[in-house]
Amino acid sequence: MVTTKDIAIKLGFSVSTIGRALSGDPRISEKTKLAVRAAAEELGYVGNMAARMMRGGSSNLIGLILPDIQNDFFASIAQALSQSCDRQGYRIVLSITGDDPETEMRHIHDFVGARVAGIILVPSADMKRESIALLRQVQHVQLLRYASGPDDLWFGIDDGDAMERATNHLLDLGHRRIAYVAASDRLSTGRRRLRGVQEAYRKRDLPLSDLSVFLDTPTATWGERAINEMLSIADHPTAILSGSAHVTMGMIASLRRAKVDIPGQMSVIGFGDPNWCEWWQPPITVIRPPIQSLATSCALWFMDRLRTPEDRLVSSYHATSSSELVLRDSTGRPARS
Amino acid sequence: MVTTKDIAIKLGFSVSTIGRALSGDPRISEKTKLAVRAAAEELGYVGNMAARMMRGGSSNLIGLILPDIQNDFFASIAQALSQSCDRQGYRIVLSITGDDPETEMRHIHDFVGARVAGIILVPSADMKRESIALLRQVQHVQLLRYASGPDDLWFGIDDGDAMERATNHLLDLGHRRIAYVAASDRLSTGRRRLRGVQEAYRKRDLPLSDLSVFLDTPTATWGERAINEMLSIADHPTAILSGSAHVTMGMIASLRRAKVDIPGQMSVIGFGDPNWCEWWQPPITVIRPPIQSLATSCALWFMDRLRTPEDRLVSSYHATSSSELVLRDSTGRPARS
DNA sequence: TTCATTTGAGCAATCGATAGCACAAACATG
DNA sequence: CATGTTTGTGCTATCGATTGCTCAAATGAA
Repeated sequence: MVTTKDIAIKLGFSVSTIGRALSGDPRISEKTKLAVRAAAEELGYVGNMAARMMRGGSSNLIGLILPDIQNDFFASIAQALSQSCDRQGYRIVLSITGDDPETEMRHIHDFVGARVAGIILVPSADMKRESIALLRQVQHVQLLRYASGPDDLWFGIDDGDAMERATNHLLDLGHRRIAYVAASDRLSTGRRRLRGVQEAYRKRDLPLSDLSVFLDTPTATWGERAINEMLSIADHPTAILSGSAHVTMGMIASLRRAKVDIPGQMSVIGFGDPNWCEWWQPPITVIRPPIQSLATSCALWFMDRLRTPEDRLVSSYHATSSSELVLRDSTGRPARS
Repeated sequence: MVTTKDIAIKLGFSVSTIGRALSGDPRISEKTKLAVRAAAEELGYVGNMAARMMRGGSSNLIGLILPDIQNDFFASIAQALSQSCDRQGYRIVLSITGDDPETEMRHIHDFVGARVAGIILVPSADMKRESIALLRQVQHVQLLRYASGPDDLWFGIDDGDAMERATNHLLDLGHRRIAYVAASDRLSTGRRRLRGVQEAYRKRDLPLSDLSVFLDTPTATWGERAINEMLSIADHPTAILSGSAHVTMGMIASLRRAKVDIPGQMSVIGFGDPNWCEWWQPPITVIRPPIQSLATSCALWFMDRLRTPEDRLVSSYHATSSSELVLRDSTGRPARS
C-alpha cells in the first residue's frame, strides 16, 4: 500500500514535506503542494487512519450496538444514525448482539480496542458488569433502553406516555375492557409501556381488572396465541393494544382468521409503524415512535459531545422524544353489548 | 487509556516482557505471566488495535456496503454477515449509501484508509470509476448486484431462474396473461428477473404480448398504481408476479380495495418473503431468495480468502444460490372466462 | 571450581503520520 | 558588505505493540 514515504522517494522530498503538503501547511510552497498532490493522486495514496490515530488520539469510528438489525425499529435507527454521522465524517462500526450479553461484551471490548471515538448502544436485556466497566473507558450514550450504567446518558421515547395516550383514546371511544399484548416487562421499555396503560386506568379510577394483560415475547406467534386465548374469554375485551409491531401482526392475523371485524367488533392499536400497517385493510391505527428524529438528535448531540473538552462534559443527560398517535381505520366505538 | 507501558511501570518489567506475557510467549515464566495478567485485568487494559495493526498489517475490520439497511433484504444480509464474521473475530464497519455513488465512493475511500481487511458490497446502481479504482487496493467481493469491476468476485441469487420457475408455476396452473410489476431494469438483478419471466414464455412458445410488464420503482405506491392501471384493462391478466416485497404490498392492498379475490379472481406471487407475507390473509405465495445462506457462505468464503496468500488467490469466482418457491394460498387456477 | 547451556528479560528498531525544532538559502535593510 | 528576517525543508521524536537480537543470571555437568 502506498505511503507518504513512497511519494517522498518519488519526488525527492522528505516525508515531513509530503505530510505538510497534503495537510495544506502554509509553510509549503504552492508549487510543491501541487506536485505532491499530483503524485499522491497518481500513486493512489490513501492515508493510514491507524497511524494518524496513534499520534493524534481518537478515530473517526463510532460503535453502534443493536440487539437486532432486522427489526424495523433498530434498522431505522441504524439508517438515521449512519446518515447523521456520515455528514460529520464519522463511520459506524456495527455490532449486532442478538440480545446476548456475552456477544455484547466481546463487541464492546473490541470497540475499546479499536479506540472508537464513542459508542451508541441499545443495551441488551441483561447487560454484564464487565460491559459497564468497559464502557466507562469510552464516551457512550444509551438509546431506547436504559440500563443504569456508569454514566447516565440516555435518549429514549415516551413509552409510557404514548401508551397512556393510546389507552385514553380507546377509553374515550367508550371501551372499558381492553387487552394489552406485549413482550415481557423484563426490559425498561416494556415496563414503562405497561405502566402507561395502567396509568390511564388509574387516572380515571377505572378498575385494573378490566385490563387484560398478556405478556410473553415480542413475536407474531405470541400476538396470535394471545388473541386466540383472549377471544375464548366469555366477555372478552372490545379493544386491544399491542406493545410491538410483530405482536400487532399476529394479533390482526388471528382476528381475521376468527372473522372478527375490525373495527366493528374489535378496535386495534399497534405499537410501531412498519410499512404494512398503513397498507393493511383496514389500515391500522398505531403509535408511531419518533425513531428517526430520536436517532438523529442523539447522533448530533453525541458528536457534539465528542468534541467537548473533558472538563465541560455533563455527567447526566436524559432526553425523551414524543410518539405520535396515528389514527387510521382500525379503531372505533365498541359494539353495543 | 492504559497501555502496556503502564503495566510495565507498575510491575517493574519492560514493555517487551508485558507484550510477550500477554501474548503467551513461551519464553516468559508462568509466574510473570500471571502477575502481568492480573495487573492488566486490574488496570482495565485493552490492547490498541491501531498500534497492533500498524506493525502487523491488516485489521480485523470488514467493510460492509449496503444501499439501504431498512430494506428487509439487506438487513438479513447484515445480520447473517455480522454473525459469521463475529465468529471468526472480524468486526463489521457499516456503510449505508442510499444508492448514492458519491457516498459510496467516500465510504470506500475511508475503508481503505482504515485499512479494513476486506470489503463486502452490494454496489450502487451507478458505481463510479474512482470507486472501482479504490476497491482495487483491497480484497473485496460483490453481493447480489454485479457491477463488473477490477475483479470478478460475486455471490448472487438465481434471480432469473427463480422468476422463470414462478412464471412456470402460474403457466402450469393455466394462466396465460400475466402481469409482472417491478422496479426498473437499471440494476443487473432487475434485468435478470425480467429476463427470467420472459424466458418462461419463450420456452413454451407463448406470445410475449400476453405478458404485461410494469416497471418503475420498488415501492408499494408503484405496486398499487400499477395494479390499478392493470385492472382497468378490459381483458386484464389473471395473475401477477412481483419483483420486490414493497411492490407486493402495494399490489395486494390495491387488489383488496378493488375487492378482487385472491386467488379466486387473481393469483399473486411475491418476490422476497418478509414476515407479513406469511401472516397476510390469504398467506402470499412468494419466491424466497436464500439471503441468509447466501450471506453466510459469502462471509465464510471471503474470510477464508483473506487468509489465503496473495499468489494463490483466484481472480474470478461466481456463485449463485437458489431461491425457493414457497407455495401458500395466493395462487390458484384462473377463473373460467 | 569452571565452563557450557538453558532460562528469563531488556534494548532497540519497526510500522506511518505528524509536529517541534533546527537549519540553509534567499532576501531585505543598515 | 555585514547582519537580520523570511521562506522552504529536513531531522528526529512520538504514539503503542511487536520482534530480532543481545545479554545476564541461573542451572547443570565435568
